[in-house]
Amino acid sequence: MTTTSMKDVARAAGVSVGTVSNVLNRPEAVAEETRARVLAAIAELGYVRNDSARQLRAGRSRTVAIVVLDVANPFFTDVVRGAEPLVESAGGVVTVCDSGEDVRRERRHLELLEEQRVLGLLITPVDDSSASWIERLSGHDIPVVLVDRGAGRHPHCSVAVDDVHGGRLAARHLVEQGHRRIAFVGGPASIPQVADRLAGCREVCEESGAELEVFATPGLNFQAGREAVEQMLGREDRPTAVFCANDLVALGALQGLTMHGVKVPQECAIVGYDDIDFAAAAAVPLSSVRQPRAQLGRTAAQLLFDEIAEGRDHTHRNVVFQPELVARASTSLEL
Amino acid sequence: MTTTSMKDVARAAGVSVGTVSNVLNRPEAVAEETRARVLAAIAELGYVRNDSARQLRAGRSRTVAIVVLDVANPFFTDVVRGAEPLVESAGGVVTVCDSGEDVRRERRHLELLEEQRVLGLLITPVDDSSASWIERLSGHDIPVVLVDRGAGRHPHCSVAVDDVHGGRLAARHLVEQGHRRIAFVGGPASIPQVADRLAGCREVCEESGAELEVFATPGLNFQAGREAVEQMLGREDRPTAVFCANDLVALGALQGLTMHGVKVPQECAIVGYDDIDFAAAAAVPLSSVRQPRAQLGRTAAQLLFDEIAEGRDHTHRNVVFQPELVARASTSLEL
DNA sequence: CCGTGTTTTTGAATCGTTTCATGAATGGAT
DNA sequence: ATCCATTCATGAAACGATTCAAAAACACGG
Repeated sequence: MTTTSMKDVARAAGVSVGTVSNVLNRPEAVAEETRARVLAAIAELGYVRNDSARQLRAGRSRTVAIVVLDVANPFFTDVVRGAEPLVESAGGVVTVCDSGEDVRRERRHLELLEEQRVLGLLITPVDDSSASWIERLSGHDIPVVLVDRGAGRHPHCSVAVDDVHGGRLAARHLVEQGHRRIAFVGGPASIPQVADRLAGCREVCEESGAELEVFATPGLNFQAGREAVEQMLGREDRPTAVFCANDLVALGALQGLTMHGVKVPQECAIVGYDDIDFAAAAAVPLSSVRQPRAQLGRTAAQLLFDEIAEGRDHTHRNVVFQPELVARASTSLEL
Repeated sequence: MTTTSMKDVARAAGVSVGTVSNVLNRPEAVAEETRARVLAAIAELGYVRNDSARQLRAGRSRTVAIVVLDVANPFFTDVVRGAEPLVESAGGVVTVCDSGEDVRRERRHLELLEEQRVLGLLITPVDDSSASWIERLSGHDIPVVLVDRGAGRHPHCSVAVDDVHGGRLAARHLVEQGHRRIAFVGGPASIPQVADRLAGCREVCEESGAELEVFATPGLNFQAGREAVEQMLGREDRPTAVFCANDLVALGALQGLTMHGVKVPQECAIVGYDDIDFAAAAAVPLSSVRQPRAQLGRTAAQLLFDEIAEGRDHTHRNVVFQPELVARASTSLEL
């Protein structure tokens, strides 16, 4: 069964292929009666447009790609959900690619996406080593918007949250609760978000004279959090509070601590980052630094379409949101 | 800057387009020296293959689509992760589509995927109303494998877990713990997985004379679980145990109960379904019915490629896995 | 230097759309 | 009847890669 093409439809309806194309793309330009005949033929033959041919002719696809660090992290799924409506209402399609915090995977995705001539790219880069690849895409007329990451000196639009400030908020909160020995859990340090959050935290600790100890993890997931806190168990001078680079790590830490009988927050407080839905829902509700996840996605998509619309004379915009601390039971008995 | 094509590369390297194509696709068939010259030209011009053109010629894309009910549900991300390695090692690419338990969204995805002439489709259908659409795809030579869902009388391969049995396991466990009033939380009932799990549960309850009350929810997420248990709070004859249609619902239920001071498992036990990583990690570790998530994905991909390889004379296979109960603290003080 | 066999390269045909300059048909208005 | 304006339909030329039969280049023994 060889797939049926426009030519077959045209023959069946007794018109030319041009007309079939018109029925599909500018129905108002085709006479009522002809249109009906063509539509009937389409239904009859079960004809389905061939998108490759369409794209080849158009020169671009209608796909907007989002490359994220971890699809299993609710933070990113929320960002994606924020971006989707706008893209779809513009007639586009969203495709999500998971780099898994791995530069090689990220690069493979970028290669493929370039071959596919995607309409645009929203990306949270793994680290700075991707910069040249990303620039290659935008050099080839594929607009790129950096997500959850300031553009810095890079020539792109970006939406980001002030992570240094977020780090400050978390640390300040802990200090205000009287903590003098604080642990930072997260990594790898090559991830800019991790570095920034730590920087903000360190700043506050130094100002206030609190002690800061860093537990580097190989990734930002549940497992990592649990393993990290196990390292600090049983120590005499164990930190009295933990600031985790994201909520998955924090939930892991929470789990690790409770499993070993350490009471949260009485014996050890925890602050997370992202304020994913699970955070409020943990059995010890988690204090966390909230980012406007959906809005991040929405704005990113908006910037992308602006750039597409403005074309040549577009000037890049860098939007920065401010994070906000949400205090819950994991840092204070009163909550 | 108009994109550079093979023709440009050919001109720059002083060869024909056929040769350029060969360098890319069968390098061994091109003389050493020529190949070097062509590769140099490619690098020089920053040439990137046009995938649309490739696909048009090939007649199919290299994309395997996975349509899931909810990308934010770790169950599905694990299934996807299970399928990815196999697909990628076969030179394919995975694209994930989220139907969000919504038939209309699902249908839109199917239309698009058919236009894209995807290599194959792995899908967890929202409900039975999609059957005819799915059959249309496979009628158009796009192999389809049903995931987490028996094929029944439908002409497809499938990988599934025996959900009725899973329901039985959960209910039996609760009954063995001495519970006589059990609540089932989940919905909508049109989702086959929900219906099956309930059926198994009901069966055991009837056998053992336990009372069963059903709390239907509009979806299978966190929110739904929390809201559902709130309905049953404050009742005199409140059920002493809850079986939730999946772990997200169960975590919501757990949250709802603890928030209202109901002790789990002392005052109310909970069993979930899927055994996602968060389940073990909840502050009251959740008993759950485990499904081999990654293996589900892996097997589905395997079946898909088998079908592609075998072509015409392929007979559909339906693989059914058995679920397994993992008992944790949410159903027993001893754990 | 020829014939034979092998390795390379060529270039035209093809995939299925969209686009657009032309042409045909229709309907008034004069 | 004639002319003009509209409204519709046509068909050939792209788009950029792959394929494959045929041509060209080369190697080598006699």
